[in-house]
Amino acid sequence: MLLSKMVGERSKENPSDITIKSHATMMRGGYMKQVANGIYSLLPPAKRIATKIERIIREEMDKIEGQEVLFPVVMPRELWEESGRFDSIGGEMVRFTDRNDKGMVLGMTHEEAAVHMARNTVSSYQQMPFMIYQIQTKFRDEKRARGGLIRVREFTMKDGYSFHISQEDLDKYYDRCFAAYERIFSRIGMKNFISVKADSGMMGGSVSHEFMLLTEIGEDTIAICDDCGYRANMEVADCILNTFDYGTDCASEEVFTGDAKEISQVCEMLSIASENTIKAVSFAIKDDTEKSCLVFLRGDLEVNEAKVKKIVQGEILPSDLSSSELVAGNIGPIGLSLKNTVMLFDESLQGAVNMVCGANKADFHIKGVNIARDLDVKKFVNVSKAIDNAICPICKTSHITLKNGIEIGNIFQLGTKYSSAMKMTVLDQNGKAVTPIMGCYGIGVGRAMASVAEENVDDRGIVWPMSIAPWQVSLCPLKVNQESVKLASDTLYSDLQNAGVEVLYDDRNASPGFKFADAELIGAPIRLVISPRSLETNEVEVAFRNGAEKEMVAIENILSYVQEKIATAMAELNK
RNA sequence: CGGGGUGUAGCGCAGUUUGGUAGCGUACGUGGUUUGGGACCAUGGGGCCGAAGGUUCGAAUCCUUUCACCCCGACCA
Repeated sequence: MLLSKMVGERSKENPSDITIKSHATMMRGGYMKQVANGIYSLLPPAKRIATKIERIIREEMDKIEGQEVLFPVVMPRELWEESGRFDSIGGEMVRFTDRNDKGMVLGMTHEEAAVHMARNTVSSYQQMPFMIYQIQTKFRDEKRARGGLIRVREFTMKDGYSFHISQEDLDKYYDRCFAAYERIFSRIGMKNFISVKADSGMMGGSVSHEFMLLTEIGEDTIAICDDCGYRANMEVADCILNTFDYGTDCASEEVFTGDAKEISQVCEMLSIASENTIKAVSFAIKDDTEKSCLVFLRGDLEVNEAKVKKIVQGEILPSDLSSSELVAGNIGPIGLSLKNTVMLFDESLQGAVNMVCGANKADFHIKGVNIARDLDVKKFVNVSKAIDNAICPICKTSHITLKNGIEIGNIFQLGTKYSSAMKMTVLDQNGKAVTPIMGCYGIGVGRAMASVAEENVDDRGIVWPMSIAPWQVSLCPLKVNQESVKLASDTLYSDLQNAGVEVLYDDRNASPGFKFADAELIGAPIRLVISPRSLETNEVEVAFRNGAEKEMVAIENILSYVQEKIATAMAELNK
């Protein structure tokens, strides 16, 4: 492509209102243009990168017998009513009516469409297992889009759905898909990614893994044990608390605490550690005005809402205590009996003594609480968030650390949630109708691109890996108004193109610094410079975007030299 | 949805306090001189100052309403 004709403007200055470096750099480099909050147009460089990522995904999906299909963006609401998700999904799903007043939705994921496609078209176990996938636009009306392509509302996603007769078969395929995902991320040049155990959230099912790029700007938190390899998303992460000396067990008594409501205030007033307190957190249960939920846990910990959701089997919301008999800031478990309230005691409280909790009346707390002595807890549950530097729940010897990550892909075992809700059956060996077990597998294409950018951004632009670079080569002739330079570079441009090398040809009559700056912003791995100086010795200067040492190569050898460099780089990524 | 911020040329910004015909840098067009790290001179085009109402002889500037975007939080595969 001729750079002089390329649509898009590169700028010297970063956009003022963008905080993520890779995002700002891509905006500055004319990779994309924002159309609305969380909605972007991709310009040629970004579109080329996306296409290459998609190609790699296709190759890996096809290798595990995936069959590419295409589901619609717009679906009738009935399909989503069948699965029950029309009601259970919130405002992220766009709903509208067509001109005949028929309810429609914009696809934000395609389990329903996948089952719709598969049921009645597959009827025998002999056709199973199979996996269908698509690469297509999704729309999710996020409450808060941010971070460029990291979290957007409209995005391209590869989503795949597999169907199996038995759990064993799904397990086997799930592992193959897991391996395919690792290859995809390696091949697009992502370095610092890991897989973690995850919560399956609205997708349903039990087993689920997320692939995470470890980075400071990540919105997710992951617990990692470097020793035994334990890795889990915060939503499901467990830990064993470090031992804590609660002090001497003593009789309980009420103490005046006045306006001290928050744990920190109570601790300060009574000169105790937050570990010596019992925190109470109240939740309302969505769509159930009768019931609510009250969680007690050690004061230094926080409630893990995902874990609570699983126990109460429903969505939870922060509750409004104003109309409740509970005294906000002074809630405690002692002597508390509430109708229609699920009381949960976190494992962190088990065996604790010398604790302080609310007295259920204004201005007072109770100190000297001994959990075993003063409370009759039937069962302790795990509803707290893992904390940094606690003991690993698996190896029980090392400590976990909490790190930030961007979720770049995830895979789920869905079980029969969708196939049974939507009444899909196939005949097994015995001629008996059985409900297939499903798996689903997603990768966000734009997010993968943004993640690689984040990992490879420097002050000059983005150092794209060879496999997804928008162009493999930047051709920068200097002093193009000199006939010899023009001739040599035009010839090299067509030679490279004829050999199938992707070249961005900077045919503009601009100063060297200007050209180099643009080339580095766009980030082709190889930069070729032809100038009167290099032509004196019939050579081309080769510079590498990754900082490797420059080389001078004779013009007659440059084509094979470039091809070999590309092949070597690709082989390295495909390893 | 709550809190904070910003809307003036493609991009980055000044001008708003104190109302008086719309500015700077950069990018873009033309001519010329340049050319190994974002060159220089000359000249030119481009903006209903986010939108709508209002006050005023006169509004980018004051008042009201509204919209959009950004950041933090809540939420989320």
